[in-house]
Amino acid sequence: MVSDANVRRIPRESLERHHPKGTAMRQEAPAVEIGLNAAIVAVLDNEPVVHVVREDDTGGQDALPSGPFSPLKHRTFEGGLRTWVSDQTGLELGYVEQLYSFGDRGRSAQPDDEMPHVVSVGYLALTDAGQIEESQRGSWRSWYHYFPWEDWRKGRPAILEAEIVPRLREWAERPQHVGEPARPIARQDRVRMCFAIDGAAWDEEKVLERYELLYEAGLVEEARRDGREAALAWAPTPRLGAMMRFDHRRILATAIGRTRAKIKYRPVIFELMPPEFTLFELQRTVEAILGPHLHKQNFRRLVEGAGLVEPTGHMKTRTGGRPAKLYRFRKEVLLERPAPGVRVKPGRV
Amino acid sequence: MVSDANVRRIPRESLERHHPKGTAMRQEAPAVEIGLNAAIVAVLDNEPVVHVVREDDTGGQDALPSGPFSPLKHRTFEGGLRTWVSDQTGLELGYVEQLYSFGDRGRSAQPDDEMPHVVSVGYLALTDAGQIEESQRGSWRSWYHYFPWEDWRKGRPAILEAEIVPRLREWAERPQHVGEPARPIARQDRVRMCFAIDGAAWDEEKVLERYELLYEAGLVEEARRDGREAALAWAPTPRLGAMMRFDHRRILATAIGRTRAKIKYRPVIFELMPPEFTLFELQRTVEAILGPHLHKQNFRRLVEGAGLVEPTGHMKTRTGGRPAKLYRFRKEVLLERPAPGVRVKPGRV
DNA sequence: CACACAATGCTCATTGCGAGCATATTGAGG
DNA sequence: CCTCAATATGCTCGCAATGAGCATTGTGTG
Repeated sequence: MVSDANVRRIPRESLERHHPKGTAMRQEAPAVEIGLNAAIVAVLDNEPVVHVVREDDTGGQDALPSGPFSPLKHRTFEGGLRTWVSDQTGLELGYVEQLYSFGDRGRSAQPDDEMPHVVSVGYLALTDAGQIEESQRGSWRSWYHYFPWEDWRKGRPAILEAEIVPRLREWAERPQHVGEPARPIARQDRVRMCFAIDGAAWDEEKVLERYELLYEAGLVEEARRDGREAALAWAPTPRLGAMMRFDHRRILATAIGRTRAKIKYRPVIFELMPPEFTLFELQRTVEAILGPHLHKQNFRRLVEGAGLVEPTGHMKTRTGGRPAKLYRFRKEVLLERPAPGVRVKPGRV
Repeated sequence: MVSDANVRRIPRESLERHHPKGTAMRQEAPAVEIGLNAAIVAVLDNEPVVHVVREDDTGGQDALPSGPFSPLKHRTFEGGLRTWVSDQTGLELGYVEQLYSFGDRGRSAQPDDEMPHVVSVGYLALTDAGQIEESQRGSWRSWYHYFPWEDWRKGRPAILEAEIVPRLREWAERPQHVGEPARPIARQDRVRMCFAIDGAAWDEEKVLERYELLYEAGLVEEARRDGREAALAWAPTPRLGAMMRFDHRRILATAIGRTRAKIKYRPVIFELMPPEFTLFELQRTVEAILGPHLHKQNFRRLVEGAGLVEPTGHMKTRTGGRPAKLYRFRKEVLLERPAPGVRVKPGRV
C-alpha cells in the first residue's frame, strides 16, 4: 500500500487555471501517474509480431514495453516513450503514433482506491523486421497469439464457432446487470456485428470492439483477473488468446485495429518492409496484417497505379519461379495524393 | 510559483510495476495533472459552432470547457468530462469521443520547470443545435472564427493568398534553426501539401497539420505567446484567426479534422441533426462541416442509396419551393454495413 | 529439354460516381 | 387565374475504378 502522502493535492492556483471564473468546482484534484506503453509491430516471415517483455515473476504474463512519463526528463510523450523503449529493449523506434489514453487502467481500480492512479497512453510503433536480430527473436510474438479469432488467413477461425459465438449468444440473452450502462445497441446486435454471424460481414478493423465485448462478457482472462461480476458467473472457459499484463491486451487490440485501418489511407505499410521488396512480398505483408487473400494481379495494378512504388531496376531471382522486379516505396506519392494507401476493400472473405 | 512540495515523488514500488525486472531506470517520476477538454460542436443556422467560455479576466481569450481529471471522483475520463461540462455549461453531452492526449501543453513548459505539469486530453462532442437555448447562443462561436482559412464554402478563402501563403513561403526558405528536429518532409513540401498551392489538392481533413505548420512558422498568436524563437523574428502579422487559451486551439483543430474525417465512415452527422430533416438540410450540414458545395442530386442518391435515412412520411412545406420529404436517421444501417457514412470524395473544390 | 512455378500483361463485365437534363410542386406577384 | 422564381425530385450518360479470370513470359529443376 502506498501512504496517503502520495496523493498530492493540487493547489488552488492550479485549479484556477482551469476555472478562472470560479465555477462551482472546489475540490482538489489528486495527481496521477502516466504510463507510456508501446505496441511495437513488425512482420516477420509473413507473421505480424509484437514486441513483448516476459515477466517470469508474475506468472509469465507478457507485457508491452512501458514506463512512466516524467515531465522533468521528457519534453513530450513520444520522446519519453522512445527513451523507455530504447532502454528496455535496445530498439530505436522509427514510425510512432499515439493510439489512445485509457483512464480506467485495467478497470480494477476503485474510485476510493488509495493506490496512485495510473493512466495508460498507448502508442503504436511500426518497424522493419530486418532490424530484428536473431538473439532478439524470442521477444516477438505473433499478435494472433493474443487474438486467435482475428486470424482469417486460413478462412474463418474455428475458435469462433467452437468457443466464442455460443458463449456470446448465451451472454446476449442473459439480462443485463442493474447499474450497467444502457447501451444504445442491444447485446445481440453488438455480437452480430462484431463477430459476423447471421450473415453480417466481418470487419477486420473492429479489433477493439471485439475484445471489449469479450471482456464485458467475461470471456477473457483479464476480466476474471479484474473481478468483473459477469465473469464470476461463468463456468471455466477455455483460454481465448493469451492474457497480457494490466490493460496491455486492450492497447494491443487498439494497435491492431489502427494498423489495419491506417494502411488503407496512409503508406505506413512500407514502415514494415525492407528498403527493396517484390510486389508479392508486399502483398503477403498486407495480408498478414489484414487477413484474407488478395487478388494478385489486381493488387499489383492497385499499388503500381496509385504510384505507391517504383522499380529499383534490380531483380530478385530466388522466387521459385520467374524472377521478380524489386521495388521501393515512392516517397513523392505523399506530395501528390491527399491520402495514399493500399486501398483494399474491407469485408472480403 | 508553486512550491517544490507539489512535485510528488512516486515511490519505488510504483515504478516497479512498470519495471519488475529492474531495468536501468531509477529516477523518480513526478506526478502530473490531467486536464480534460471538450470541443463541443453543433451546426447552428448552417454554421458549425463550438461552445466556448469567455474569460474576461485574461484579455478575453476564449477557452473550451475543461477541468482536471480526478480519479477519486471520476471512474473514467469520459465520466469526468461529462461532469465538468455539465457543471460549467449545463449541457448534458450525447456523443463523445476521445481525440488525443497532448503532453506538451502549450509547449511553453520547460523540462526544468517547477510548475505542476499539465497534460491535456481532448474530446470531441457532437450536439444537436436544437438543444441550444436562446440565452446560451452567445457561448457558441463559428469554428471558422478560429480557423478562417478552413472555410471554403465561398471558394478559396482570400486570407490564404493575401496573408498566409506568402509568409509561409518565406518561412520555408529560411534555414531551419539548429536543434530543430530534421523533418522527413521539407518545409517547402509541407506548405505545398497543407495549403494546396502549386497545384496540390486541398485536403479538408488536414486541419491540425495546417495549424501546427502555422504555429511552427510563428504565424499564430499562440506561438508568440509561448515564446517560439521563430515567432520573435517576425514583423507584426495580422491576426490569423482568434487565439484560444492554452492549447485549446490545437484541440479544436484536432476536433475539426476528426469530425471531417469521421462523417465519411460513421453516421455521426446525425448527431448534429434534429430528429427529422430534409435531405437538403442534411446536405447543408455536411457542407458546413466539410466545406464546398456538393452536387445535390448525387448527394441525395448517395444518402438514400446507402440506406442512411428513411422517410418519416411527413413533409416540410416552407422550403421556398416544392415541399420536401422529411427523413430520419435509419439506425439499422449500423447493423448492415461495416462503415456507414456520408462517403463524399475528398479533394473537391 | 520439358515442366512446375511465379511474375507479369491484358481483357471484360460490373459498379460507382460526376455531371447535367428534365419534371414536379410550391409560394409570390401581377 | 396566370406566370415566374425557387426548390425538390427523378433519370440518363459517360468515364473511372474494380473484381475476376485468361494468357504469356522467365527461372530453376529433374
